[in-house]
Amino acid sequence: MLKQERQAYILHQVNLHNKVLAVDLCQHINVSNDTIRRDLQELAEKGSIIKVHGGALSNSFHNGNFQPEPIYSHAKKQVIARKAVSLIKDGMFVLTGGGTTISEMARALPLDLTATFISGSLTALLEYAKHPNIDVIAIGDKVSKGSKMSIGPDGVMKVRQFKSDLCFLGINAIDATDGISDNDLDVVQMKRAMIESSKQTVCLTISEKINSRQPIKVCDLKDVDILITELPADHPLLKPYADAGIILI
Amino acid sequence: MLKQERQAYILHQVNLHNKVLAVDLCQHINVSNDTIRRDLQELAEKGSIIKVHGGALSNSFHNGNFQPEPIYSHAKKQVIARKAVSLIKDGMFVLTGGGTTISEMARALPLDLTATFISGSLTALLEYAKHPNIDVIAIGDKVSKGSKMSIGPDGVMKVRQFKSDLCFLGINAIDATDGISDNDLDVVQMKRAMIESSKQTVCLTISEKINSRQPIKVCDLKDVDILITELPADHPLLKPYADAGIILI
DNA sequence: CACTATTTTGCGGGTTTATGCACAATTGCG
DNA sequence: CGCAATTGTGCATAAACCCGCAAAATAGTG
Repeated sequence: MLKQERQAYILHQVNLHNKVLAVDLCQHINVSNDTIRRDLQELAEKGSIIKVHGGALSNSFHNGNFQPEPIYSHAKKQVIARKAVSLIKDGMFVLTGGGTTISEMARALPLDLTATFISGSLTALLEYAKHPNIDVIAIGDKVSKGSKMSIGPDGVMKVRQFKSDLCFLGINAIDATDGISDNDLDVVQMKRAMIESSKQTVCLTISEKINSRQPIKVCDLKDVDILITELPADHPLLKPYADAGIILI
Repeated sequence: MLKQERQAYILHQVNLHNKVLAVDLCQHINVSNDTIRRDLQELAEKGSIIKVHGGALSNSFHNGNFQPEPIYSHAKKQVIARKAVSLIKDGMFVLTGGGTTISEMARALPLDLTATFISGSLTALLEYAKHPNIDVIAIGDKVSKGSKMSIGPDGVMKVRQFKSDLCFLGINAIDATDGISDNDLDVVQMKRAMIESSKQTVCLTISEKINSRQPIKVCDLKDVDILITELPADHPLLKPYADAGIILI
């Protein structure tokens, strides 16, 4: 990995999360502590970031124009994202839906990961496209205004052409008896196609959506292999899903 | 292998992967390290790439990806965008490429316009999706890191399925004798398909790209119906293009 | 075709850069 | 205060860079 590339990534991370820990970075980028420290130093000298003990802070507060992207439950979604990326190995084909949780996962992908990501979500695709080493495949069709995703028969057909290793879906509602449900028919059809085209299905959701229902059913619990929330796997709220045979992370 | 050929290949690689390592290149092309380094140096002097220790980076990588720098020549592009939207009428099917100029056009669309926009550019699609009344169709395929567009045979095939009224292309180089040219083979193929699938082709560019050339030819001047720059239509710089039968706006 | 001029390429040096490691000094938190 | 984490410094090493030069390829010319 080139030095400039690395520093650009660091800058990106800092501006994204407002702060960054040196240890996190050197684990993520897979270089020595010293290198990271030197990078932070250089960036700080150029005024791009503000270096502090143990890491660095964004300077965008002082520069003027900054608006913290108000992602709902951002911290929780970062926890979920970190758990999710641990499932992805080099060389995998990964189908994903959209939503803020998926975007968060995209940002948390280790820089040296080499895999192929397939999605119809414009926002997710843009995040994937920023990653230096992964291949990105866009699913095309009519774009839904609300979800910013390609949805329709053409996209569904395209999804079916792939047989991916993993499928990550941000879900809106999960219930022990009714399974996964959602409120947009077109999105649901896309999700169903993705589930069918993958060896394993991973559902991501913040815990407040646990035990809730939406009008349209996506799939049964038995179709879900792994469920990731921000809670520890042994949390009592999740017990019914463990009993249903789902792996909790 | 010819020097020119080699440099075109390098440029392609850089734009495709956003970066390139000198070692990789000299192994792949089978020339000495020094030759590659000299090539990179020349390309860097021309401003086509950014040279760094160990290889080179795409300049779009630097400009567009991590640091959301202000759009280059933003004011000019807004002028161009205003002119461009005046061509679009209710009910039209419009094919567009990507780039900052196209995104600017997307933002300039009147709110009551009802039309259908088709594109492979993720950033352009996102802008279109914000509009309340237009239909948006995404072209899917492998996503190019540099241009953030879907490019490849699948996308080209999809484009050919449409017969649109207008095609808007942001262009990188136009010359009175050599026509339109660009530096990324895959993007060029996509642009060609779009031109063929449209009744009228509209090229958008800031005036500083007038009378410049890039390695790969997109099309002849005769394939262009309308050329939009920020200059008035009767500006002397544009005269050769008016003489070639192009409508200037 | 022979001959020259120019460009391009590869190679051998000495120099610079990038990175990791060791170790001591410093920081900051409980 | 004690202790672990973080930092600064010096050093080693491998890789990448610069420079000049000569061989090879290319182009031009009478």
